[in-house]
Amino acid sequence: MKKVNERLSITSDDSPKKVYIEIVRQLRAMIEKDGLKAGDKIPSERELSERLNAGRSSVREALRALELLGLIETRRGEGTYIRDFRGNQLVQLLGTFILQDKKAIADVIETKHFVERDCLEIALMKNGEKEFSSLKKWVAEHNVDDDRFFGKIAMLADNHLIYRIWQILKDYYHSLNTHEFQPTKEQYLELADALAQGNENLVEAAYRKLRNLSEV
Amino acid sequence: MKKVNERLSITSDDSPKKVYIEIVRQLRAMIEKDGLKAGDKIPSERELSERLNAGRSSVREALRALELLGLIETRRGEGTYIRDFRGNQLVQLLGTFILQDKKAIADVIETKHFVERDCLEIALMKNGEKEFSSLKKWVAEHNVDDDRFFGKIAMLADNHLIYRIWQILKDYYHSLNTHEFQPTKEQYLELADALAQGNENLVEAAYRKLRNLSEV
DNA sequence: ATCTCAAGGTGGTCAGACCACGGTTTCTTT
DNA sequence: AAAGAAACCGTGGTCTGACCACCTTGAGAT
Repeated sequence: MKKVNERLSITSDDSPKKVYIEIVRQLRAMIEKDGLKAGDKIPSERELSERLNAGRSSVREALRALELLGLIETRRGEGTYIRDFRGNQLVQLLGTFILQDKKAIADVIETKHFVERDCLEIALMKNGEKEFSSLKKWVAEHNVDDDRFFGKIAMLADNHLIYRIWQILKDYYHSLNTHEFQPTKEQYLELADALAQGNENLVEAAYRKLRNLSEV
Repeated sequence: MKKVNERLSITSDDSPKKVYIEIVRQLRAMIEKDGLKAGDKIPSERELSERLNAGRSSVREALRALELLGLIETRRGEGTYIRDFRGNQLVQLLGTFILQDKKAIADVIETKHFVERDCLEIALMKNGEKEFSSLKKWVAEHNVDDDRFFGKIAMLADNHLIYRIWQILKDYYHSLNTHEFQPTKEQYLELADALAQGNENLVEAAYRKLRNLSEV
């Protein structure tokens, strides 16, 4: 005789969330609380079902979703484990799945451009001639590509969040096959130089040039 | 008497994929083949279960996963629909999982500001006096708050991806208890007016004022 | 000490049963 | 005839119980 009330589905403060969504939250809380790390095992489906007072199917819906996202890994006969999620395959899945129409592609490109410009601006704001001189030197001495260069810029911007966003956008972008020409080393240098000079307009211009943008 | 063989689970040419994964693929193929677009309805769970020769629970596992990814949307009593948010929710989830270090607050605020500014700029770029006059009118006639106003701006920017990103940042922001003063209606009006005038510098200034930003 | 194999735990899947909700149809009531 | 109310049906939401396949473990046989 279980209490039929006070199940997860009823917890609604206001929003009648689906059980599996609530389970995802609980799972997240549980992971945080217990300090579970990549590779650690999480409770079995049946145990979760009991502890969270939900049906096993609902637990599975949550777990399967997290699995498709690449956040956990399940091995039959063994159990479910937290995964070292970084980057990974969901991007690819999304790419093949949804990024098919041109509007979406355009959105990705546009957003990426703006975020990159933001990173440049933030980096400019938070750094001085010294750091950018190092950057120039680094560009001159290494093989730079887009990823590496803007990776460094994002670092200089010292904003973890926007860095993550940029990475995701970058991954999206790479999953499109619309790779255009790579900027030349000279263009990177010019951009780094503009940063070193601390001139925002120069930076903007150099970035546009590097991205072959014409519009304002 | 159904044939127990040749179910989806047995189709393994080489890899013993899970049924729900196979269903995701089938679904993707189905969408592509039938040329389904955002907003279109996909077959019911029961029908899919039959057509794909799989249990309804497996179908649901696949659908729930896609839902968490933001690729589809389900409405009880109605059906399941293809969604046009690309990018999206995955970012949210990743963020929720990754952004657990508390000191990221400043990053959230900073990033939100920049993204909002981007939205303003994109909106400015893609719209004319007409649209912004409507916006002004709307602001004047309704109770505006931050969410609603920038929601509209993001819409005008016509970029679902950056809109999603903004929503996420907004949610983060709200989850911090650092709620500062709300802008006044006049400030929103001023911003809308600057947009209507098509003057980027004015827009920037109005936004800074609204956000009480001093720098730069 | 080593090997064998049965037992138990775990994920994988399915079928069936309800419920809640939205839309449609049909039947009242006015 | 028009407007409102009730029944009906399809849909997602959830739970339960039943198997299956696989892995780990440990008791017993060697």
